[in-house]
Amino acid sequence: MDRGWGLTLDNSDQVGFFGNKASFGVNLSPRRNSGFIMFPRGREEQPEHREVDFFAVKKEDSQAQPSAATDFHVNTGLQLVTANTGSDQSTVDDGVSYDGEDKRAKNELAQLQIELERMNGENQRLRGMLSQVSGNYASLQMHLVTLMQHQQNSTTQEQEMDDKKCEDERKENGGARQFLELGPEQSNSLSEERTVSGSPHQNNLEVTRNKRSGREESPESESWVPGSKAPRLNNPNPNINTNTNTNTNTNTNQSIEATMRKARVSVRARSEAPMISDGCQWRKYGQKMAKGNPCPRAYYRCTMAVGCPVRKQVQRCAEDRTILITTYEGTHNHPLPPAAMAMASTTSAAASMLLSGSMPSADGLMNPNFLARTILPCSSNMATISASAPFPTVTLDLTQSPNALQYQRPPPHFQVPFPVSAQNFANQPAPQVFGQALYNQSKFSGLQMSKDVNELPGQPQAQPQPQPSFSDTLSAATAAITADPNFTAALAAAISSIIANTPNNNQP
DNA sequence: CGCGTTTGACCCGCGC
DNA sequence: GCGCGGGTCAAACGCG
Ligand SMILES: [Zn+2]
Repeated sequence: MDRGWGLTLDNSDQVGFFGNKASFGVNLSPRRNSGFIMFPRGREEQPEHREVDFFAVKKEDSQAQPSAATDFHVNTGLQLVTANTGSDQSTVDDGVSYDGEDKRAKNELAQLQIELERMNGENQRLRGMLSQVSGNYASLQMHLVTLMQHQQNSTTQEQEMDDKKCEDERKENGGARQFLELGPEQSNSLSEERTVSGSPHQNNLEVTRNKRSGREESPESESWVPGSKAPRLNNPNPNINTNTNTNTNTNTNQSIEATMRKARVSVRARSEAPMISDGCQWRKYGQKMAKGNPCPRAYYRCTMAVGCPVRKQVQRCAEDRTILITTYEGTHNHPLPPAAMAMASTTSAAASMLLSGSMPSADGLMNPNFLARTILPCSSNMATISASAPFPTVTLDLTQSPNALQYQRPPPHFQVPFPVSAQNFANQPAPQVFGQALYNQSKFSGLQMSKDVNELPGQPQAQPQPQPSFSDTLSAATAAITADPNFTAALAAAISSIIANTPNNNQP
């Protein structure tokens, strides 16, 4: 019911995505955009549609999308749309007599239309792929960063954090993996990985896990992946296992999950709609008045699969009620429609990243600082990591002014050229929102993390603030990575599609 | 009648 | 131990 919600950016990013800066200019008029973005669903307006698509085609063609390009020429053959196009066309220009010319024109038109259709299909497919890829990319990137940090850590604090590191690593691996294959199968790979790299210490994770596991965590995680997760079900009581048995798949798995669940990713976006549509199905299970906020906070859980642990909180910003804050927690345990894919991968990627950073910090490491410093260079206000509070949180802020960094930065390989149509998207019925949502994305080109942790209160200061030169180097490298526009782009893309998604559009 | 939302009760962790 | 706040449960309710 609620998925149809107002704030939807569409995957238009895809187009932009493949395209380089250049391609961009083409599509720009905001309204148009929205139309074109939605080709899959919005068939109301044929003409616009056409136009838009054309653009899209062009773009893609010109751009580096090999497959698309190749395909492009083939077009004529398809006749799927014939009826549609034909009728449409005829209506449009019919009145005239049947001259040869006319006919010819008609034919051409039809052809074009067909082509167009094809392109649409292609586009869609590409879009799906894109979102996936971007998601993967993001996750990988995160993983990499994590690893680097990890390395740094090890250099800095060798023995102290051994266990933690191991855990981290494993965790990260798991996380990355998860993104790559959001499906149920992940469990397998995860466990494998774990076994391989497995180290005996996981205490920290377990502890955290245990903390909350009491009532919801364990049952939830058990039901997590109904089908393939069988092994896990073997343990009636996860807690016990966790504590005593270190190497069990179950264990690790759960710890990972737990950890992942702990991390949160919140997205701030302007929307008058009560909820942004992210491609998932949500069911409201609670609502509460938050203390500092006149607006209630709503709790949703993912209902796309039975045991899916993903939850989200939706709350309006107290100061600016046009800002909607959506906080995601957990990782989906089921395959997602392309539309939802981006969001899922992004959030989980962000979460994993966060965890990799904050986890150690939670354990007494300083990573947050590191991260903060690292990413700041390329910062605009896009993402903020906060390790404060009960759970680490990444905040993606889509509300800022659209001064996209993208402009400042030369587009290296492939940047996310979001059409920047600066309109505030607000209460517009579905379709248009897309274009506008994109505007938000533009600001996504920067990734900033700030640690707003004043400092963790009882933190054992194992780690010296000043980092060794080596680590500095590393951090620089990491910074580079993180700052890498590509990464940012990927993230941005992912996020955009996240918010984007169309309620009605899921295609295989 | 099934399904999703509402809403007060309840649980749990945390700080005093 | 108590109160508070965040989060969840689940019965009641409303809607298609
Ligand atoms: Zn889910």
